[in-house]
Amino acid sequence: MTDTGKRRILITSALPYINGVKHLGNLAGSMLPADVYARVTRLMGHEVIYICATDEHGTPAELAAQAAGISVKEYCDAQHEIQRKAGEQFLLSYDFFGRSSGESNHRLTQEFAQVLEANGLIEERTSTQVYDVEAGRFLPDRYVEGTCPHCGYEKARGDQCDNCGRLLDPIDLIDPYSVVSGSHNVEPRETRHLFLLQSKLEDDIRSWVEASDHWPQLARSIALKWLDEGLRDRSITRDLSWGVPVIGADGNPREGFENKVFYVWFDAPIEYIAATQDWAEAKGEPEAWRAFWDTSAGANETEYVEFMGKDNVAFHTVSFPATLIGSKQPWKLVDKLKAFNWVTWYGGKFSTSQNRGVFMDQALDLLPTDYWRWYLIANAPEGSDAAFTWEGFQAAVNSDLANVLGNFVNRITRYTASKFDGQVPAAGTPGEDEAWIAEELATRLKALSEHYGAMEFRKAAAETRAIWAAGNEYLTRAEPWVKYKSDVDAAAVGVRTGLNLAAIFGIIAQPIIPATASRILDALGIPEGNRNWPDHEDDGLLDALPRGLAITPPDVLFVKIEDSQVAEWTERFGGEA
RNA sequence: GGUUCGGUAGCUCAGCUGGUUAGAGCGCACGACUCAUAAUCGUGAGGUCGGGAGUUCAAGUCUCCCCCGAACCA
Repeated sequence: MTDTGKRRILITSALPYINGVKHLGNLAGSMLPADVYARVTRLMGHEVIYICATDEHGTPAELAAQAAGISVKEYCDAQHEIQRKAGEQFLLSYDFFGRSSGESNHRLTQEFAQVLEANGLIEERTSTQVYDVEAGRFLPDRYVEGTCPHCGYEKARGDQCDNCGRLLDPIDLIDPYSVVSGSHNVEPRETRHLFLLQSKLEDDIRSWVEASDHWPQLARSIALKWLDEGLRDRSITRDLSWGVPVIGADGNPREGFENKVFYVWFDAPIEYIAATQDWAEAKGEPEAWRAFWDTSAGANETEYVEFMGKDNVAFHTVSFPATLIGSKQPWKLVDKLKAFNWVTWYGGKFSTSQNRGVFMDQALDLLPTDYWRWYLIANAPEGSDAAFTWEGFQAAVNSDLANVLGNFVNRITRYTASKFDGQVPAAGTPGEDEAWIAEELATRLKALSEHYGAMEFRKAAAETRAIWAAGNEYLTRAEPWVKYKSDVDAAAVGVRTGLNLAAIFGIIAQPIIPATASRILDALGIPEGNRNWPDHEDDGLLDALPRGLAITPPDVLFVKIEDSQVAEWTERFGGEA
């Protein structure tokens, strides 16, 4: 933190995998909260970049492309565009949305591998893997099926038997066949791979983990558990064609690795850096990324915050740091991380194949983005898995957004239009009621900022709502419509205060519901430059709007969700399973 | 199987290092008001804090056992 209190913050959210539009659970568990955090910290005046990208390598992408009858490149191009657009429509304020298949990530991944090898942390090892003669390719464990040697189950996967739950080695399967080609013409073959010697980094990683505060207990215990069990050396290459090629010191394909690429989990996190480089490049300041990643160039003053689902914690606390630490180069390591649980769907999981749950594109066909953003943040899966239910969604939208916020803005602006000529009234002197709301506001704004600072999103949403609700209570106390009959000036104070409250409500709504927030602030004629995060100690908050300023009542901000819609959507999206 | 996290009002959840009559939102009942999207404001009902044992002057809050749910195990 600098003297002015202005911080430099790097935010990343776990990279969504390339195969298709993400569902609301994915959104709620990393991209959306990261966006809210990025927005609020920007409003607070910090220097912030929010980086994300599609994770494009690996077998699933290859197979999906094959199924679609197009090249992997074409497949990824199309899917990336779809995801980019979905993010844009959800108003995810990425400073850059990159691609792990990009040139910068290839280069950087190869550089990391070479540096790690030079540091004695990579070695070649031979292992035996199942080869699909028909398809002419090696098969990842889970793409081999066969009869379980333990229980006789006939459709056991190569990594684990779904019937008896035992972990398997695909070589042990009886009568194995390829899931890719369906062929039984498979055989074990020897293949060489590069291994990252994480075991040698164990002490370094442990001391880094132990020194890291600002980690939630969950992240810490996962990382320590891995360390306690002993870090295993990990294969960082795969027998695939789609990915980052393995090269030798001369830049040519490494001998014996001509048909291999780096494992997706090795190159994907590196894309955080590569995407930041691409951001800098696009910005016309090619070195600007260093302030975020190079601790010898200012990144030691950067705060790095990662958002992810809980399944990704180990990779972000151990695997990726192993790459960075092992390089012995001055890379920035994560400072704070926020891990989320899952959003569940009527007791089960979201599932593409079973048509359970709502996906990002479908959601926006039903309702505007702010409705979803609000619900998903107010019910973020922070402490544990959170259930998505249509009824809960309807209640949150109708009550919090339509009734509490929307109606407040509506009632005060319309009253202003009908009784005060559509202008912020100038007359009258604040009294008891104004003192009450000022006090209320000071307390709650402080709490709100603290919740955001702690990345407590549910609490931030609840506090935001409480502030909106306090506005309604204020109007009940001040009752300008009653005072108007006997003392127009007294009514004017209430209306002026109410309009200023509406402005504050719009400002604090920006992180979560940016689209509606803009509509409110536009209606009140508040210029872009005056929409920054409010200071709870500022006693001028309730008289900030220029007196006489013309305002325009906005159209209804939120249309309520009808029971009939809930019934229809439940039917259509396979709810109450 | 191992590990971790949960099980608190009808529903969704807060409850920091143990300490006044266990809280919020939604829903429900009643009342008030009428500027407003039948919105808003107020009041109230409702919980032996999963079960059992223990530690303590005192336990949702600590310990042990059991039941249920979820996640992770590269």
